[in-house]
Amino acid sequence: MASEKKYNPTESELEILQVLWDKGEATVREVHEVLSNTRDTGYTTTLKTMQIMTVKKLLERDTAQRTHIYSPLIEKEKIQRKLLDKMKDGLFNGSASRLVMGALNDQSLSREELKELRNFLDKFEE
Amino acid sequence: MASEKKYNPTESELEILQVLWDKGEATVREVHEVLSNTRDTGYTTTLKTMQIMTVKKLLERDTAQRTHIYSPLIEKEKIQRKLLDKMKDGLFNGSASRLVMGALNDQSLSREELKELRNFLDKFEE
DNA sequence: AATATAATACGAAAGTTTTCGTAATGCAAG
DNA sequence: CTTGCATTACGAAAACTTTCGTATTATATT
Repeated sequence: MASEKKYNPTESELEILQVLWDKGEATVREVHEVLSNTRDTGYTTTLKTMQIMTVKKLLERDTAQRTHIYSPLIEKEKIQRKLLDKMKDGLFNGSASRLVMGALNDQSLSREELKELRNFLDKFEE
Repeated sequence: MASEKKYNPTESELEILQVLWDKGEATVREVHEVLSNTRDTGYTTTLKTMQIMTVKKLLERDTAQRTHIYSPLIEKEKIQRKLLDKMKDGLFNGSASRLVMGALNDQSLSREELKELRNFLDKFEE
């Protein structure tokens, strides 16, 4: 039990990860381009954060070219799980079903989605 | 559109809120008692944080007695919604059904819970 | 009333995250 | 080759969060 990593990405790190999960890989400029739609920070800020993330092993980068290419080292699913777990324990009294129902309640699902979900649920009963 | 509040409780603030949501109201000592099961910080730390939260309008307090009594000013449901929303947008590509299915996947539900959930789902179809 | 006890108030230090200015470096035109 | 441009490197400031030492105040006990 040695290498269990404990890295909780911070808020801005998560934003960067989201772009990279989406694109698979990207340059700082590309990431920054996307981010600047919703936030208002300079290019070097994004750069610095991504460099720090590389040190933290959240990202890796290919420095073969002058313009470095970054990609995520941590899986989206892992973060999903971790955050869902935290929500379950902290906000839904540790009950998974309450978490799911909470999500159902808060988010409004289309008829389509409901059907999809129902099918999905069927797989759980065997 | 003036008074839309933007308060994201921090990590430790959330821990305190959880105790207060649970108890309804409590003194600093009571909150600190609970917190000290899982963390290892001094009484005055909890006190200070709760005082700050009061300024931020996350809590209110009754100072009638020497020992102040705190209660949450923000609803658990609101935070649930906000965090679920954030997860949906950031981690599930904005799809509510994927969020729900993700939760179903990650958390393991008992047969009981599944039945409960199915009933719950039925209410959404009319 | 004096003392001990328990609570709040205050302010600042320590820790973490976010931000960016400036310098250095490589590349591509001209 | 030299000038201009885009990129990375570096370091530190700014902003925010967490922590706690110490002072002050109120209450209860003797």
